[in-house]
Amino acid sequence: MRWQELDQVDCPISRALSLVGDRWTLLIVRDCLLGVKRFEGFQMSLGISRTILRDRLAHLVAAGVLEQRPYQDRPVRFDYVLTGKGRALQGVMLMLADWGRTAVSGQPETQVRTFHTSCGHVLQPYVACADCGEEVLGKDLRTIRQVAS
Amino acid sequence: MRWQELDQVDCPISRALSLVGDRWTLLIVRDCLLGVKRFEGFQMSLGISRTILRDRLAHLVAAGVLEQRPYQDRPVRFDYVLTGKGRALQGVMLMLADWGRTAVSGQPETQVRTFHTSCGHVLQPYVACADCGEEVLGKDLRTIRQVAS
DNA sequence: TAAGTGAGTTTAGTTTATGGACTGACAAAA
DNA sequence: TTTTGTCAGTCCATAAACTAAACTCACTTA
Repeated sequence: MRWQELDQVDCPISRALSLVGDRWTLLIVRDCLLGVKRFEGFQMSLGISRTILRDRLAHLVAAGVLEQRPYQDRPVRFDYVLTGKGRALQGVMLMLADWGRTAVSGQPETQVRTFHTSCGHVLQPYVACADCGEEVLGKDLRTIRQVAS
Repeated sequence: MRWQELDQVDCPISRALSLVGDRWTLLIVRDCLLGVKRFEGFQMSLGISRTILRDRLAHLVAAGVLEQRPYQDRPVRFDYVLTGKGRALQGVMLMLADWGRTAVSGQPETQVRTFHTSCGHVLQPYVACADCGEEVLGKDLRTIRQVAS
């Protein structure tokens, strides 16, 4: 299967990854969440090649994850900012960062910390269920594919 | 920057993505969470080319996300199963699936559903703070890089 | 003996990514 | 007014990654 066909697959993870599952896209989203807005900002932060950056930004805009906001004319220059759809990736990023902090070994401990300002602690995120409010554990999940009737 | 250098960057998201941020790896993890264990199983489920599958499985084993469990000798054949570190990706996958379900448009609604069996509802996951138990909202986060003293 | 299975490996061709130089429209400094 | 700088690209040649299909090897089952 080609990567581009992934959005056709009936699985929410496949569809998500068809938009943000390639090598640099989630790092661009991370930078956006931290306030980076401009082409040169992403390029310096990531060290990515300019061709790829152009391509990824265009894809994210086309997918509705980022939007372009002109900040000058002559020549037209854009800020790239997250849409609601883009900001909705925050939860994914928090869980991913948590995994990277605890599970990836062999490197000195990261100095990056995220604080939950409303309670004052360093954030330790977990996934909870909107219906019962309990932490979601693997043993309590059952995933099914409903067959069309 | 080369992709391989990403694990050197002092950022938990970079480190996480240096292990699971390429085009097929998270789909392999998804299949593992759903019970797929063998080479042919992944290959058929994903339609991935066999060369890449070999490479990705070897990387995941080397990174300690999967482990090999022999299920026969002559010839030796392995099941690939998630380690604790691999199972710890469940939260990332749940948030990613939720985003894929709600944010990726242009396709018919997915028929895949995950139930939270302990409360009986279709799972709607959110990220909560382990200290205060409240839902984590973007406006309540502050991320800093501590400077070495 | 013949066919099948599971997990790869090999090969050849295609696609993507990389780093560096280059462009174009301006702004600010000398 | 010439020079330097900035920002957001584009172009190009090389390098790396990916794909599909065929092939191998050690068995097992009919």
